[in-house]
Amino acid sequence: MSSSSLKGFRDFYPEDLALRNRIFDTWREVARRYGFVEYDGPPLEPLEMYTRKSGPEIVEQLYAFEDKGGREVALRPEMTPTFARMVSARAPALPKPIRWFSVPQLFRYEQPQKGRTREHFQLNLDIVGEEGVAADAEVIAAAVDILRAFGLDADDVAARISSRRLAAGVLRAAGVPDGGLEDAFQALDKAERRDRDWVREELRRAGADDGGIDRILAYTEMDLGEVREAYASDGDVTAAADRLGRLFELLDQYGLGEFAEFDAGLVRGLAYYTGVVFELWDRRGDLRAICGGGRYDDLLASLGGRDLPAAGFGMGDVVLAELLRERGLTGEEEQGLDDFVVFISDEERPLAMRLVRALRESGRSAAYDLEARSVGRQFGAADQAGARRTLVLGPDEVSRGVALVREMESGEEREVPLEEMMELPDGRPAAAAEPGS
RNA sequence: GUGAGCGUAGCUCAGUCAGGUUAGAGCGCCAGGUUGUGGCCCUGGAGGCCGCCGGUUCAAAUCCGGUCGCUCACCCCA
Repeated sequence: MSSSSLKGFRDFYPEDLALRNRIFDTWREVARRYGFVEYDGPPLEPLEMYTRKSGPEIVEQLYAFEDKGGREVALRPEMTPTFARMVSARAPALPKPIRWFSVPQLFRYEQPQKGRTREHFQLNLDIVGEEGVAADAEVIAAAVDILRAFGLDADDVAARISSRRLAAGVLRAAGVPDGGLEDAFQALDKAERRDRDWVREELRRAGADDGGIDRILAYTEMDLGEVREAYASDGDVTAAADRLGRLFELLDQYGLGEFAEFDAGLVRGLAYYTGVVFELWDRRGDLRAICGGGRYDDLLASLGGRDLPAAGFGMGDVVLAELLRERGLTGEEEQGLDDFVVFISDEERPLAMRLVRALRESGRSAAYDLEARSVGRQFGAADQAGARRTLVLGPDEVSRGVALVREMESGEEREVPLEEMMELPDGRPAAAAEPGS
């Protein structure tokens, strides 16, 4: 009670860190399986890197300050600008497409609540240099396969998919000028949380006429086939719908078709998306999106980097961990010991320590009771430590050159020659090795 | 920034409405019962500025005011 972590920042106790590590391991493993390589950058960047493109409202949520050299700096709130810089610097020399991922810790100064903290870890996975729809499918498939790797299936989660190009075509057809597109996207993004009148008013402000507003709202309820029908004569919409249709075909071929759903209302709040956008959602419960991403073909250039097409996503650890906990998929983390060495009297202590050392040298996790308490206490300590085996050394055993090995779960016991266990990987008996050699 | 709920042991919580001996329980921790065998059981122990400050009162965990913190929701969400 004397102190706690800063608001919105987390202490990771061993059981928490075990889950976090499992999440990281799974992220990295699936990314590796997809052929992505990991990179990282500085957690502290020039403030200007975020203000230039993001606007002043983001600055309010930044951890920003002046460093001792008078530089305006900020803890990174997102990885994309760093990624843009790094990938642009090497892009000319890298084989395309570039498949990179990272697991940065990101920081945002905002009110913590369920699923939101002031720091979190986020898997960022991107493909750069490939504008085809296959790259869109590849990143979505990777995101879905990550959730599958945690034991979630299509009954648990869904990938909601849409296209900004498709939505832009519908908005233009409704009278929204290019200058009003971004406002209209924002209105659609908030449509689920706001009432109809608010959305209508925002769309009107963005430039849509009355009939157009009705058509936009109708569009958000349509499936892809209905969109095609309603906009059959519109070349832009049809082209975007074709590409989306192709994306769903590809996801089907990945074997992930049952995860994929078209959601016309989805546009994502971020301004920089240019094509496909998607989010992964828990089908039950009221969690926030687990993951969000899409195609951002103009972003790298607009951040001052190379003009390269790109698609990717971010997946945070906070909502994901909540989901895994809810579903009981946090797993039994391997925290226990392999071996606990019990010695009956002080006579056996030196040998016990040599045995512990030999076990450790061989790669097993091993411990003994530092306090040399009663045998009963030592077994208790073995139990608490989660030991799978207990190796007992007493006068009897030592005189016969064996240890009594007890399997803790079954209680089964057998004698094992000490030489067998004290043989080092190189074949040299540990018993012959001098301490410290 | 706005609103609501909640702050008592390491954890989960009773006790607060109706102020009154030394503030409790379960779990966990330590020790003993048990110096050749863990889990179960029994016994004992450690561990509390009852969030903090002030007020009312003979007396405050309890009532009042303020304040800080946490949680959830709104706002926002790269």
